[in-house]
Amino acid sequence: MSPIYLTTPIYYVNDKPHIGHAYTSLATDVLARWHRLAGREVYFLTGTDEHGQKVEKAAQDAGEAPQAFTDRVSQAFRDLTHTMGFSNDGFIRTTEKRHYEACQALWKRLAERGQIYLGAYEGWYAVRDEAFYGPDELTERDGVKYAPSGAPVEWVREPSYFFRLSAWADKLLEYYEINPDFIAPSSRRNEVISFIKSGLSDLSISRTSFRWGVPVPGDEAHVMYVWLDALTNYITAMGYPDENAALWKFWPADVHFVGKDILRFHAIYWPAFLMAADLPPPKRVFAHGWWTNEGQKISKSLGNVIDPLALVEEFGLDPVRYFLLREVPFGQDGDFARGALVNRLNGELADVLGNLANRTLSLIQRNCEGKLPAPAAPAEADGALLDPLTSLPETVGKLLESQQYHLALEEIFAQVRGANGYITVQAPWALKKTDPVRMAVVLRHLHTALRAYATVLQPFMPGSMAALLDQLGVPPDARSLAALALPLPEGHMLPPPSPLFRKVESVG
RNA sequence: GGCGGCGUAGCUCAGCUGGUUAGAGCACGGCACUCAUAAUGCCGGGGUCAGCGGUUCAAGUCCGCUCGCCGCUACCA
Repeated sequence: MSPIYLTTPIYYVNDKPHIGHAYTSLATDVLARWHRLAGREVYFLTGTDEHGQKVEKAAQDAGEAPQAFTDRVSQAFRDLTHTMGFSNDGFIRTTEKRHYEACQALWKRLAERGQIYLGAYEGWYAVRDEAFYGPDELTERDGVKYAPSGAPVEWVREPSYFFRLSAWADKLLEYYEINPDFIAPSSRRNEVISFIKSGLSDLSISRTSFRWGVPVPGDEAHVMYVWLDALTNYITAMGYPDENAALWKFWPADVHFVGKDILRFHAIYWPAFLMAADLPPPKRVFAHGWWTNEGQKISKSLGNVIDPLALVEEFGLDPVRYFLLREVPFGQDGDFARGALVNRLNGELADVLGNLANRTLSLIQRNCEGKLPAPAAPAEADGALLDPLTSLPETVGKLLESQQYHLALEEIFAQVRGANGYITVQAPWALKKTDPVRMAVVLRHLHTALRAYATVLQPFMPGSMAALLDQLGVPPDARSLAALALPLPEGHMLPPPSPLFRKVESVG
C-alpha cells in the first residue's frame, strides 16, 4: 500500500489560533489516525507561515527582529497541536533553512524551464491584505483610499518576476478532467474551473517592497511572493530538492486540507507551479467551510472569535473534536452553537454511547464476576447487532477517505443506537434469573460490538476511546482495524466501569 | 451583470439515473422497562416536498417562469 501524505495549510503567524485553524487540522488528524489504524504509513504535516510584509511590520512594531518575533508567536500554533491532540508527524516553519533551500531550488528549476520572466507591476496595494485592488473598488475618506476590506491602500510600482501561469490553463483543466476528485467538494471544483475559463493572467511571484522572505536566487533585491514561498512547504517537508530523501516517497500529497478562502492557491497556482517544474501535483485539495458563532458571522471586530483552548477547557477535548466533525457536513459552512454542542455531548456521547458501555460493563462486572464471557456463535436474534459490524470498518473507511466525517459518525451512531435496542430486547438483567448462559452470550456480543465502535471511533476521540478500550480489556496492541478479526480470549478480568463522558448543563 | 447551487416535518437535513401509504436525528406526546451517566426501547402527532404552469400512464425527483436565499466571478498580479 502506498504511503499517505496529508497536510494542513501552514498558518499565518500574524493571527492567533482560532476555531478555523483547529478545524482544518482536526479533519487532517482524524484521517491520518484512520489510515494508521488501517495499517498504512502516514505523514501528517502542519506548520506556520512566517514571512511577508505584515509579519515584518508586526515585528517592527513589537520592537523585535522578525525571527525572534516569529519564534515567539508561532509557539501558539505548536501549543494548539498539543491542546487538540493532533498527531502530526512534522511541524514546518517557513523560516527554516531547509525551506529556503527548497524554495530557491524550485525557483531555479522554474527559471531554467523558462517559466519565470522579469516584468513590473503597479497598482493600489493594501499592506494589511497583501493584495492589490482595482480603482473602482476603492473608497476615499480624508484623502486616503481604502480597500473594500477597510485597509488603506497605496500606489505601488515595482519590478517583479512573473510566473507564466497563463500558459498552464489548459493543462490545469485537463488535470481536473482526468482527476475529477482533485477538487472537493465538487461545487468548489466548478468554481475553480469557471475561474480558469474566465482567463488566467501571469502571476507576480516576487516583491521588492520588503525584505522578510526568501531571497530570489540571483537577484536578491527581490524576495519571493508569499504564496510561492508558502505552498512550497509541502515539498520542503518531504526533503525537496533531494528526491532521494527518505520522505520523498510521500509526495505527491494525498489530500491538502484548506479553508475555502485559499482554495484558489492550492487548486490553481500550486499544481501549475509543480507541473511547470515537472513535479507531480497533489492528488486532492479539500476546501472546507466556515463556522459562525451562534448564528453570527465571526470577526475580530465583533469580538466573537472562538478560542479552541477555551472550548476544550470547558467541554473536554473529545466532545469538541466530536462536535466539530459531527455537526456539519465537511465542506459546508456550519454554526457553532453552545446548545448544539451540549446536545451532541449529552444526547449522543453520554446517553447513547457512554451509557451503553456503562450498562453493559456494569452487568458483566456484577453478573460475570468481572470476567469477559466466552465468544459464542450468534443466534438469529443476535444478527441485528452483529451483522452490521462486519462492514463497519469498510463503510467508515470509505466515508472518511472522501472526507464525509459526519456520515461516518452517523453510521457508527446508528449502530450504537441499534445496540441499545438490542440490549433492551434481550434484557440480560432478566436473563440473569431465567437463562444465565444466554445472558453471558448476550453480554459477550455487546462487548464485541462496543469494541468495534470504540476501535473505529479512535481517530475522532482518541482519549475517550482509549479509556473505553481499557474498560473493555482490549490490550493496546489489539486496537487496530485488523485486530477486530481476532476475538479476545474469555475470562479476562475487566476493570470496574466508570462513565466515559461527563454531561454538562444545557444553559451556560 | 455572468456562471453555479439551494429552498422537503417546529429545528438540522437524507431523498441515485421520475414509479408502492415522502424518511432520519433532535424537539414534542403516550406507553414500556428499571441493567445503566433520571439513562434506554417502542408507538405516535406533524409536511399542499417555496409558488405557478408544463411534459408523462406516473414528478420533491424532468422542463419553463416567479419569489426568496447563498457561493464564485466581474478588463490584470
